[in-house]
Amino acid sequence: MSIGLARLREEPERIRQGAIDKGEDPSIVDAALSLDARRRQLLGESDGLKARRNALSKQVGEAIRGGASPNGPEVAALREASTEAGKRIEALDKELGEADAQLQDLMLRIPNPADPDVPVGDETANQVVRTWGQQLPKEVEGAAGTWVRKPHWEVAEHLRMFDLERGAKITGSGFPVYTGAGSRLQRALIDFMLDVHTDEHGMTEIWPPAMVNTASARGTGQIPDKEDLMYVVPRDELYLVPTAEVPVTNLHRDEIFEADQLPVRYAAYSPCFRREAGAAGKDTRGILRVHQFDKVEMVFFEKPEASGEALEWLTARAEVILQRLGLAYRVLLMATRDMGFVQAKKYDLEVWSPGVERWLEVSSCSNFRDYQARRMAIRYRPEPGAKPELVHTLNGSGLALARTVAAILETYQQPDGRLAVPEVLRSYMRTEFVEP
RNA sequence: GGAGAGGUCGCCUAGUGGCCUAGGGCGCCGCACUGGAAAUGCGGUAUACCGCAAGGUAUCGAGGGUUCAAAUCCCUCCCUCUCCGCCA
Repeated sequence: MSIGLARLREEPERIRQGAIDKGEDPSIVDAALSLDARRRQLLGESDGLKARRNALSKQVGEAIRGGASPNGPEVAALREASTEAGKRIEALDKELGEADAQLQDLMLRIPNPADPDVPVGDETANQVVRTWGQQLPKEVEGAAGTWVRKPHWEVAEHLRMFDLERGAKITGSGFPVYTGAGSRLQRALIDFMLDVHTDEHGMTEIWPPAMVNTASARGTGQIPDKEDLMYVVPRDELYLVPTAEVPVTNLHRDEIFEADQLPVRYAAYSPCFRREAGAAGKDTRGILRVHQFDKVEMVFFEKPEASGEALEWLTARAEVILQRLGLAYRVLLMATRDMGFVQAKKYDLEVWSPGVERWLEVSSCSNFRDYQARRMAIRYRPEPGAKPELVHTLNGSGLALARTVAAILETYQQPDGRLAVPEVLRSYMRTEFVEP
């Protein structure tokens, strides 16, 4: 249940087109519609029989209380009728259960249709919405000749800020060990980001568990489809979180907000664990693609009419962090086939990293509208006493650390080998330069 | 991990097979009384699904079983509390 049966019935054309735009199979929509009709028919029959059985059982009780012999013919006839209804109910319910399961499976495979203002197409249709800052060159001509910026792993090695070899020894490749100033930089960034989001942006800070149970993993949609991306602890049936989105969004699973509680806006730090199955060989150098990294995530619960604007605000909050860090970046509006299955609209923030001369994705800000909320039954009452409606959920990184660190190292390295500390981090780092 | 006690409507609680269509209290909402309020009285106060509607079905931590009939009996699991053990 993600798109919702009501919406499926009301606007099948839009759902079908949404699937096509995202490169998914639209025939699932028709299969779901016919299965839904069948399900409703079965449900009607079953419910009618259950009403009859309930009435008959009640009559048994009344007859016995009225003086009929519990083993007499009158009671026996009622019993028999009830048993018979029970048998048909059992058969119908079995069929109904199968139809339900199939329908649910189909519903999970219908993507969330993108918002109307999202460009249709693959990644080549992504739009650069805006850019900020100066895109520094790798090579700089100076009085002392040409200075070439180093990639972040060389900067880090020189300044002993992280140790990938030992990380590989103690855990495996893709598990960086941050050392000395590198470790302090992690703390500084986490602290800085949380401080801005809480003190200035009014978000509530959350420090969530780093593992979640099966129900939570299912809630945000990590299972069944993305199970291979997560580390699993089978003995205890737990999953290491791939993002704080999972525990934080699940905070309000099966809950109903009062209208005046919304919006609820959280900022959460968590370590993030990703198997990145099948990605071996790509970005093997440095910390651009790792199995464990740190991230401050923003998670919003909004009234439906406010979610569009909330996405713009959310994205701007992530931009604030990049601007204060003095890192050049661009904002991309993701096209339908590059935005993911569950998002209605998504912006990616990419930071410029002059050492590797690449734009690095450090944030992904999405509006899920009611798609996620439906799966997790997160609702609110528009008016006191009114019928609950689904909230809209949004989330975005603010920011992911590893790549931000890479960009800082490559942007702030000095020709003399030192690293200038971005001004906003100096009080946290308690120094202006990191020296060898 | 071991032993014991528990999990019922927003909160507290009654309920050991059919009079449970889950009762009562608190809280909340509405109405009456009032100059206004308090107190009091009356009524209303879960969610999902099906149905044009009338209405029906399901849910008493979760799942399964027994029965014509389960909050109630049986089994498995989860969670909370107390004590013990272990432990940053």
